[in-house]
Amino acid sequence: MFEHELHQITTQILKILAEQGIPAPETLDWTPIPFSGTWGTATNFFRVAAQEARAGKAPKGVKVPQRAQQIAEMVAEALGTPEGFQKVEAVRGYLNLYFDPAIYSRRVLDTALTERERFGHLPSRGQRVMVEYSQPNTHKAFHVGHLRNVILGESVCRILEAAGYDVVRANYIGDIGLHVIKWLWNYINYHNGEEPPAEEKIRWMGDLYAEAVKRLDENPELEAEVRALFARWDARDPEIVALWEKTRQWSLEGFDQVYERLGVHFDRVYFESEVEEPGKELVEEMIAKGIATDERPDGPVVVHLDELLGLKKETYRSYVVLRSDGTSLYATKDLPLAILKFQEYPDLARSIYVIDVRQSLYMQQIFKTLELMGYPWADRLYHLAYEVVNLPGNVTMSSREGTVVLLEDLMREATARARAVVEEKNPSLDDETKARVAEAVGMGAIKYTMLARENTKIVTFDWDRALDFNGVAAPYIQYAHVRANSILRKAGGQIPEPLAPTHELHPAEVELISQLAQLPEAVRRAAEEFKPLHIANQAYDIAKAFNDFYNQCPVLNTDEHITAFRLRLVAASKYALANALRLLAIDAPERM
RNA sequence: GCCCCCGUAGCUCAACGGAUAGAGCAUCGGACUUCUAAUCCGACGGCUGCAGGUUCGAAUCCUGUCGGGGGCGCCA
Repeated sequence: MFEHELHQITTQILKILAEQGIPAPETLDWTPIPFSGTWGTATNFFRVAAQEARAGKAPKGVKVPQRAQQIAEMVAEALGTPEGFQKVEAVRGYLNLYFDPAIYSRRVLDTALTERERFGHLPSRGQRVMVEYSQPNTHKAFHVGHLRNVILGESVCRILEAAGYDVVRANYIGDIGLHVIKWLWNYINYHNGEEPPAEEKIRWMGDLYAEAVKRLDENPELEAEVRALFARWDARDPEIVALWEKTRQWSLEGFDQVYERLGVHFDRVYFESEVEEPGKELVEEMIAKGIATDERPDGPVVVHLDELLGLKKETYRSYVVLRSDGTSLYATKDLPLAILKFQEYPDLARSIYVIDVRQSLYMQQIFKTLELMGYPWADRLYHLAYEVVNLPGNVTMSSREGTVVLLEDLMREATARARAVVEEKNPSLDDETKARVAEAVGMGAIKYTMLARENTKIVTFDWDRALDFNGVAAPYIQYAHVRANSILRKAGGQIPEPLAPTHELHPAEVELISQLAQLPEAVRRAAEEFKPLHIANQAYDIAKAFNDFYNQCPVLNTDEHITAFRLRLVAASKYALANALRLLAIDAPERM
C-alpha cells in the first residue's frame, strides 16, 4: 500500500550507502515492524554488513551485528524523517520507519472504502489459468476425503481471481470404468426399476455401490456376470448405454446439490467417457512414435520413461497406458484430456491439477510424457498436491471398506450443532435467519478447519475438532464481521466522508489498521503458493485485532470526530473480513 | 532397493533465513446495568525428534540419522 514511498526511500538509502563507500545490495526487503500496537515498516543491514566484511572493508574488530547497528544509525541520521513518517529509529541492526498515523491510517481506510468488495484484490495480470478439481466418480459415495479437494480447489480459484488471474474452473468426472459396471450389475439384478430418493441421491448411489462390492466379495463366482456386462457395455449395447446414462444422471444431480451447498460451480465439466476413445487413438500414435512400447499380447502398453530419457537412476520409472486387453486406464484418458484443455484454451498460462499427494509420481509421469511428445505447453502443467483426510488411528477413508464419513452426514451434523448454538445465543432471531446462520456457521467451520492448514499436512478427521466453533475458527471471524455490521447498523448505515484522525490513535486502532493493510500481501502470497492458509491466518489476525479494538475503543458513544473516523475503520474492517472469508468460500452473515 | 511428505507447548496447529518461536484447545484465576460475552484479560506451558554443516543470523537451507505416513507395470 506504500510501495511508492518505500521505493523512493530504498533508492535514497542505497545512495547513502554508496556515498559512504559501503557495498550496497541491489534492493532492500521491507517487512512490517513485528511489535503489536506499532505501525511501520522495517529493513535491516545484516546482509550489508556481512557483505562489507567479506569484501574486507569493514572496520577492524567490529562484529557483523554491531556493524549492522552502526550502519542503521548512520542511515537513520542521514535519512532524517521522510515525509509521511512519524519517526525513524535504529534498533539492533534494524531501521524502523514509523508511519505518520494521520496520513497512513487515512490512506488505508480510504483505499479499503474505495475498493470495498475488491479490497485486498490485486490488479489484473491478463493471464488465464485453469484449475481442475473435485473429480468425483459417479455411482459412488462423496465423503469427507473428497471434501478437502473441493474446498481447496474452490478457495484456490477465488484466491487466483483476487490476485488478478482469469480462472477457468474445470471438473473431471469419472463416469465410466469397472466401478460403474459393478454398480449397474447390482442394480439390474437386485434393484431394477428403483429410483433414488430426491434429497439423498449420492448416499443411495454410494450404498448400492458398496452393496455391489460386498456381493462380489462374498460370491466371487458372480464376477463372470460382471465381465459379461462389461462386454455388453464395451459393445455399446443400447439397453446398457441407456441405463448408464440414466443412472449417471442421478449422480450428477446429487453432485449439483452438493456443489450448490458448498458455493461451487464449474465452467467446464469434462467426462472420462469423452476422452476414452481419443485416448486409445493417442496410444496408437505413441506406439508409432516410439514413446510407448506395445508388449501385447503378453503385456500391456508401457511408457518406459527412464529409458526414453536415458536416466540411470530410478526417477520417472515406467507406467502402463493401456491394458493388454486394450481397455483403458487413468493414463489412457489423462493424456488426451491435457491436450483437449489446451485445444479449448490455448492461452492457459497454467493448467493446475488439484489431486492428492499419493498421485505425485503418476502426475510427473503424465507431464513428462507430454513433454516428450513435444507439446510446448507441457511445462505449464502443475500438480497441486494435498494430503489426505484420515480417520483417527490413521484409517484411510475407503468406500470399499466402509470407513467413511459421508459428506451429507457431516453437513447435517454441522448445521444441527450450529443451530443449537444460535438458539442458545440469539433466540430472538426469526426462524429463517437462524437457519441461514446455522448454515453459514456450520459449513464455515468445516471449511475453515480444512483450509487453515498446510496443504501437505494430513487432516485427521474428528467430529469435535472439525465442528469446533470456538477459538481459531470460522465463527470467530464471522462474529467479528457481525459485530462490525452491528455498529454500522446502529450508526444508520452511513459511512462518513474521508477524514484524517485528530485524536491520538489507540494501540488497538493502530494494530487493526496495520492488519487491514496486510490483506493484499496475504492474497499475493496465497496465490503464488496456492495456499489458502495464508488467507485463513490473515482473516483470523484481522478478526482478533477487531475484537481487541471493539473491547477497548468506543465507536458510537464518544467524540463526534472520533466516531466518524472509527466508523470508517469499522466499515473497512467489515469489508476486509467479508472479503477474506469469501476467498475461503465461507459466508459472512450480517447477524448471528 | 529408490522416491516423496510429516516431526514445534499435554493436544491441534502457526511462524516470508531476521528482533523475545506465537495462537487455539485443555487446566487454573478474572471481566457482562455498556456498540452482541460465539468476546476479552491474566497464569501455566518449549533443548523446534537427534547429530553435524552452511550463514552475521537456522524451526526454516544442506547432509546424515531416528520415528510416523505415503508412492513405485496392466487400481483409481
